[in-house]
Amino acid sequence: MPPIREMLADAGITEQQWRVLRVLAEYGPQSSSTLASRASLLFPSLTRIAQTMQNKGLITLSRDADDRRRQMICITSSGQKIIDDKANQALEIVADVKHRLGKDNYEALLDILALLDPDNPEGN
Amino acid sequence: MPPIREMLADAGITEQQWRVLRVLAEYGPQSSSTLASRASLLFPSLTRIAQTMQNKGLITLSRDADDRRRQMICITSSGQKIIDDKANQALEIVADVKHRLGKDNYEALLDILALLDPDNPEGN
DNA sequence: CAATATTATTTAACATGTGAATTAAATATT
DNA sequence: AATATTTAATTCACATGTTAAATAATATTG
Repeated sequence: MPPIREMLADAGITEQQWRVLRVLAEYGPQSSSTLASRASLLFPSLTRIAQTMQNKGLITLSRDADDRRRQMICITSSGQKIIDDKANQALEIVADVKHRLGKDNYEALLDILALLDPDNPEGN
Repeated sequence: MPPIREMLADAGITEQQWRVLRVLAEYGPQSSSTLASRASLLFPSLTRIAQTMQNKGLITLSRDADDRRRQMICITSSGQKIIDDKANQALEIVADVKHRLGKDNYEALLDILALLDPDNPEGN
Protein backbone atom coordinates (compact mmCIF):
# COMPACT_ATOMS: atom_id res chain seq x y z
CA MET A 1 0.00 0.00 0.00
CA PRO A 2 1.91 3.05 -1.21
CA PRO A 3 -0.18 5.57 0.78
CA ILE A 4 0.35 3.61 3.99
CA ARG A 5 4.07 3.34 3.37
CA GLU A 6 4.25 7.04 2.69
CA MET A 7 2.49 7.77 5.97
CA LEU A 8 4.83 5.49 7.89
CA ALA A 9 8.00 6.71 6.22
CA ASP A 10 8.34 9.73 8.46
CA ALA A 11 7.79 7.54 11.51
CA GLY A 12 10.68 5.44 10.22
CA ILE A 13 8.83 2.13 10.16
CA THR A 14 7.61 -0.31 7.54
CA GLU A 15 4.14 -1.69 6.91
CA GLN A 16 5.06 -4.91 8.67
CA GLN A 17 6.40 -3.08 11.70
CA TRP A 18 3.19 -1.05 11.74
CA ARG A 19 1.14 -4.25 11.81
CA VAL A 20 3.22 -5.55 14.70
CA LEU A 21 2.58 -2.37 16.66
CA ARG A 22 -1.13 -2.49 15.89
CA VAL A 23 -1.47 -6.08 17.05
CA LEU A 24 0.48 -5.36 20.24
CA ALA A 25 -1.65 -2.30 20.92
CA GLU A 26 -4.82 -4.27 20.41
CA TYR A 27 -4.03 -7.55 22.18
CA GLY A 28 -1.29 -6.58 24.63
CA PRO A 29 1.86 -8.58 25.39
CA GLN A 30 2.00 -11.93 23.62
CA SER A 31 4.33 -14.63 22.37
CA SER A 32 6.20 -14.43 19.08
CA SER A 33 4.14 -17.14 17.43
CA THR A 34 0.83 -15.56 18.39
CA LEU A 35 2.03 -12.18 17.23
CA ALA A 36 3.34 -13.53 13.94
CA SER A 37 0.03 -15.15 13.19
CA ARG A 38 -2.02 -12.09 14.11
CA ALA A 39 0.22 -9.78 12.07
CA SER A 40 0.21 -12.13 9.07
CA LEU A 41 3.95 -12.58 9.19
CA LEU A 42 6.03 -15.70 8.81
CA PHE A 43 7.79 -16.73 11.94
CA PRO A 44 11.34 -16.19 10.69
CA SER A 45 10.37 -12.75 9.44
CA LEU A 46 8.95 -11.81 12.79
CA THR A 47 12.15 -12.90 14.54
CA ARG A 48 14.15 -10.40 12.49
CA ILE A 49 11.55 -7.67 12.65
CA ALA A 50 11.33 -8.00 16.42
CA GLN A 51 15.07 -7.59 16.78
CA THR A 52 15.00 -4.52 14.58
CA MET A 53 12.13 -3.05 16.54
CA GLN A 54 13.80 -3.77 19.84
CA ASN A 55 16.87 -1.88 18.65
CA LYS A 56 14.62 1.02 17.69
CA GLY A 57 13.07 0.95 21.16
CA LEU A 58 9.58 0.20 19.87
CA ILE A 59 9.13 -3.11 21.71
CA THR A 60 10.71 -5.10 24.52
CA LEU A 61 11.53 -8.81 24.45
CA SER A 62 11.59 -11.18 27.39
CA ARG A 63 11.33 -14.88 28.09
CA ASP A 64 8.22 -16.39 29.59
CA ALA A 65 9.00 -17.50 33.15
CA ASP A 66 6.94 -20.68 32.86
CA ASP A 67 8.35 -21.75 29.51
CA ARG A 68 11.69 -20.25 28.67
CA ARG A 69 11.34 -21.17 25.02
CA ARG A 70 8.57 -18.61 24.70
CA GLN A 71 9.58 -15.14 23.58
CA MET A 72 7.21 -12.59 25.06
CA ILE A 73 6.84 -9.29 23.23
CA CYS A 74 5.57 -6.01 24.63
CA ILE A 75 5.04 -2.58 23.10
CA THR A 76 6.95 0.39 24.57
CA SER A 77 5.56 3.88 25.11
CA SER A 78 7.62 4.97 22.13
CA GLY A 79 5.93 2.31 20.03
CA GLN A 80 2.53 3.23 21.38
CA LYS A 81 3.18 6.84 20.47
CA ILE A 82 3.48 5.92 16.80
CA ILE A 83 0.11 4.20 16.99
CA ASP A 84 -1.43 7.21 18.70
CA ASP A 85 0.08 9.62 16.20
CA LYS A 86 -0.88 7.72 13.06
CA ALA A 87 -4.07 5.84 13.84
CA ASN A 88 -6.35 8.50 12.44
CA GLN A 89 -4.44 8.90 9.21
CA ALA A 90 -4.53 5.12 8.76
CA LEU A 91 -8.29 5.10 9.21
CA GLU A 92 -8.63 7.83 6.61
CA ILE A 93 -6.61 5.84 4.10
CA VAL A 94 -8.78 2.79 4.61
CA ALA A 95 -11.88 4.95 4.30
CA ASP A 96 -10.55 6.27 1.01
CA VAL A 97 -10.11 2.80 -0.42
CA LYS A 98 -13.58 1.87 0.76
CA HIS A 99 -14.95 4.96 -0.87
CA ARG A 100 -13.12 4.36 -4.14
CA LEU A 101 -14.57 0.86 -4.36
CA GLY A 102 -18.00 1.69 -3.07
CA LYS A 103 -19.54 -0.04 -0.08
CA ASP A 104 -20.93 -3.00 -1.99
CA ASN A 105 -17.70 -3.78 -3.79
CA TYR A 106 -15.72 -3.35 -0.61
CA GLU A 107 -17.84 -5.83 1.30
CA ALA A 108 -17.90 -8.24 -1.62
CA LEU A 109 -14.13 -8.10 -1.78
CA LEU A 110 -13.74 -8.96 1.89
CA ASP A 111 -16.15 -11.86 1.53
CA ILE A 112 -14.41 -13.31 -1.49
CA LEU A 113 -10.97 -12.94 0.04
CA ALA A 114 -12.21 -14.76 3.12
CA LEU A 115 -13.05 -17.70 0.87
CA LEU A 116 -9.44 -17.80 -0.28
CA ASP A 117 -8.04 -17.63 3.24
CA PRO A 118 -6.33 -20.97 3.98
CA ASP A 119 -7.11 -20.48 7.69
CA ASN A 120 -10.77 -20.38 6.83
CA PRO A 121 -12.89 -23.40 7.77
CA GLU A 122 -14.57 -23.51 4.36
CA GLY A 123 -12.99 -26.82 3.48
CA ASN A 124 -10.57 -25.38 0.95
CA MET B 1 0.49 -19.17 -4.27
CA PRO B 2 1.74 -22.27 -2.46
CA PRO B 3 0.42 -24.71 -5.10
CA ILE B 4 2.15 -22.78 -7.89
CA ARG B 5 5.41 -22.63 -5.95
CA GLU B 6 5.19 -26.35 -5.29
CA MET B 7 4.70 -27.02 -8.99
CA LEU B 8 7.67 -24.83 -9.91
CA ALA B 9 9.97 -26.16 -7.22
CA ASP B 10 10.99 -29.20 -9.22
CA ALA B 11 11.66 -26.99 -12.24
CA GLY B 12 13.96 -25.00 -9.96
CA ILE B 13 12.35 -21.63 -10.56
CA THR B 14 10.33 -19.12 -8.54
CA GLU B 15 6.91 -17.62 -9.19
CA GLN B 16 8.53 -14.44 -10.47
CA GLN B 17 10.80 -16.33 -12.83
CA TRP B 18 7.75 -18.26 -14.03
CA ARG B 19 5.98 -14.99 -14.81
CA VAL B 20 9.00 -13.78 -16.75
CA LEU B 21 9.01 -16.95 -18.84
CA ARG B 22 5.26 -16.70 -19.45
CA VAL B 23 5.48 -13.11 -20.64
CA LEU B 24 8.42 -13.90 -22.91
CA ALA B 25 6.59 -16.91 -24.34
CA GLU B 26 3.49 -14.83 -24.99
CA TYR B 27 4.96 -11.59 -26.33
CA GLY B 28 8.36 -12.66 -27.64
CA PRO B 29 11.66 -10.77 -27.20
CA GLN B 30 11.27 -7.42 -25.47
CA SER B 31 13.08 -4.80 -23.44
CA SER B 32 13.63 -5.02 -19.70
CA SER B 33 11.21 -2.25 -18.90
CA THR B 34 8.42 -3.73 -20.99
CA LEU B 35 9.01 -7.14 -19.50
CA ALA B 36 9.10 -5.79 -15.96
CA SER B 37 5.79 -4.06 -16.44
CA ARG B 38 4.11 -7.06 -18.03
CA ALA B 39 5.39 -9.43 -15.37
CA SER B 40 4.39 -7.07 -12.55
CA LEU B 41 7.94 -6.75 -11.31
CA LEU B 42 9.85 -3.70 -10.17
CA PHE B 43 12.68 -2.75 -12.43
CA PRO B 44 15.50 -3.40 -9.98
CA SER B 45 14.00 -6.79 -9.20
CA LEU B 46 13.87 -7.71 -12.85
CA THR B 47 17.50 -6.75 -13.31
CA ARG B 48 18.55 -9.28 -10.70
CA ILE B 49 16.09 -11.93 -11.81
CA ALA B 50 17.25 -11.61 -15.41
CA GLN B 51 20.86 -12.15 -14.39
CA THR B 52 19.90 -15.21 -12.39
CA MET B 53 17.87 -16.59 -15.27
CA GLN B 54 20.65 -15.95 -17.74
CA ASN B 55 23.01 -17.94 -15.54
CA LYS B 56 20.48 -20.76 -15.48
CA GLY B 57 20.27 -20.65 -19.28
CA LEU B 58 16.58 -19.78 -19.33
CA ILE B 59 16.92 -16.47 -21.16
CA THR B 60 19.47 -14.55 -23.22
CA LEU B 61 20.36 -10.87 -22.83
CA SER B 62 21.54 -8.51 -25.53
CA ARG B 63 21.66 -4.81 -26.28
CA ASP B 64 19.33 -3.22 -28.77
CA ALA B 65 21.37 -2.16 -31.81
CA ASP B 66 19.40 1.06 -32.29
CA ASP B 67 19.55 2.13 -28.65
CA ARG B 68 22.32 0.57 -26.66
CA ARG B 69 20.72 1.52 -23.38
CA ARG B 70 17.96 -0.97 -24.07
CA GLN B 71 18.42 -4.46 -22.68
CA MET B 72 16.65 -6.94 -24.93
CA ILE B 73 15.56 -10.21 -23.37
CA CYS B 74 14.76 -13.47 -25.16
CA ILE B 75 13.61 -16.87 -23.94
CA THR B 76 15.81 -19.91 -24.67
CA SER B 77 14.60 -23.35 -25.69
CA SER B 78 15.41 -24.49 -22.19
CA GLY B 79 13.16 -21.75 -20.83
CA GLN B 80 10.45 -22.57 -23.32
CA LYS B 81 10.61 -26.21 -22.25
CA ILE B 82 9.60 -25.27 -18.71
CA ILE B 83 6.59 -23.43 -20.10
CA ASP B 84 5.65 -26.39 -22.27
CA ASP B 85 6.09 -28.84 -19.42
CA LYS B 86 4.13 -26.90 -16.82
CA ALA B 87 1.51 -24.89 -18.69
CA ASN B 88 -1.23 -27.47 -18.24
CA GLN B 89 -0.60 -27.91 -14.54
CA ALA B 90 -0.72 -24.15 -14.13
CA LEU B 91 -4.06 -23.98 -15.90
CA GLU B 92 -5.42 -26.68 -13.62
CA ILE B 93 -4.38 -24.77 -10.55
CA VAL B 94 -6.10 -21.64 -11.80
CA ALA B 95 -9.18 -23.67 -12.67
CA ASP B 96 -9.19 -25.03 -9.12
CA VAL B 97 -9.17 -21.56 -7.62
CA LYS B 98 -11.92 -20.52 -9.97
CA HIS B 99 -13.94 -23.56 -8.99
CA ARG B 100 -13.41 -22.99 -5.27
CA LEU B 101 -14.70 -19.44 -5.58
CA GLY B 102 -17.45 -20.14 -8.06
CA LYS B 103 -17.70 -18.39 -11.39
CA ASP B 104 -19.60 -15.36 -10.12
CA ASN B 105 -17.24 -14.69 -7.24
CA TYR B 106 -14.24 -15.21 -9.47
CA GLU B 107 -15.42 -12.67 -12.00
CA ALA B 108 -16.48 -10.24 -9.31
CA LEU B 109 -13.03 -10.52 -7.76
CA LEU B 110 -11.30 -9.70 -11.03
CA ASP B 111 -13.55 -6.70 -11.57
CA ILE B 112 -13.00 -5.31 -8.11
CA LEU B 113 -9.25 -5.80 -8.26
CA ALA B 114 -9.20 -3.95 -11.58
CA LEU B 115 -10.71 -0.98 -9.76
CA LEU B 116 -7.78 -0.99 -7.37
CA ASP B 117 -5.17 -1.23 -10.10
CA PRO B 118 -3.20 2.04 -10.14
CA ASP B 119 -2.56 1.53 -13.87
CA ASN B 120 -6.28 1.57 -14.45
CA PRO B 121 -7.82 4.64 -16.10
CA GLU B 122 -10.63 4.85 -13.54
CA GLY B 123 -9.39 8.11 -12.14
CA ASN B 124 -8.10 6.64 -8.88
C1' DC C 1 15.92 -40.78 36.04
C1' DA C 2 18.05 -41.18 31.37
C1' DA C 3 16.97 -41.35 26.53
C1' DT C 4 13.75 -39.71 23.20
C1' DA C 5 10.43 -36.95 21.13
C1' DT C 6 8.08 -32.69 20.71
C1' DT C 7 7.61 -27.72 20.67
C1' DA C 8 9.01 -22.69 20.31
C1' DT C 9 12.16 -20.17 18.37
C1' DT C 10 16.24 -18.99 15.88
C1' DT C 11 19.58 -19.11 12.18
C1' DA C 12 21.00 -19.64 7.46
C1' DA C 13 20.81 -19.06 2.58
C1' DC C 14 18.83 -17.39 -1.18
C1' DA C 15 15.20 -14.56 -3.66
C1' DT C 16 12.40 -10.53 -4.09
C1' DG C 17 10.43 -5.73 -2.60
C1' DT C 18 11.50 -0.95 -2.21
C1' DG C 19 13.40 3.71 -2.63
C1' DA C 20 17.40 6.35 -3.59
C1' DA C 21 21.66 7.11 -5.89
C1' DT C 22 24.49 6.13 -9.94
C1' DT C 23 25.85 5.15 -14.71
C1' DA C 24 25.61 5.23 -19.61
C1' DA C 25 23.55 6.25 -23.82
C1' DA C 26 20.52 9.11 -26.47
C1' DT C 27 18.18 13.66 -27.16
C1' DA C 28 17.63 18.50 -26.87
C1' DT C 29 19.70 23.20 -26.34
C1' DT C 30 22.44 26.92 -27.23
C1' DA D 1 29.73 20.58 -31.92
C1' DA D 2 29.72 21.18 -26.66
C1' DT D 3 26.79 21.26 -22.78
C1' DA D 4 22.68 20.16 -20.53
C1' DT D 5 18.70 17.18 -20.10
C1' DT D 6 16.27 13.15 -20.34
C1' DT D 7 15.83 8.22 -20.47
C1' DA D 8 16.92 3.08 -19.71
C1' DA D 9 19.22 0.31 -16.71
C1' DT D 10 21.96 -0.80 -12.99
C1' DT D 11 23.66 -0.73 -8.36
C1' DC D 12 23.12 -0.10 -3.32
C1' DA D 13 21.32 -0.72 1.10
C1' DC D 14 18.09 -2.35 3.81
C1' DA D 15 13.73 -5.06 4.75
C1' DT D 16 10.88 -9.01 4.13
C1' DG D 17 9.41 -13.72 1.98
C1' DT D 18 10.43 -18.51 1.94
C1' DT D 19 12.16 -23.05 2.96
C1' DA D 20 15.18 -25.96 5.40
C1' DA D 21 18.29 -26.87 9.05
C1' DA D 22 19.75 -26.07 13.74
C1' DT D 23 18.95 -24.89 18.90
C1' DA D 24 17.17 -25.05 23.18
C1' DA D 25 13.79 -25.93 26.50
C1' DT D 26 9.97 -28.85 27.76
C1' DA D 27 7.33 -33.05 27.74
C1' DT D 28 7.17 -38.02 27.15
C1' DT D 29 8.76 -42.87 27.52
C1' DG D 30 10.86 -46.77 28.96
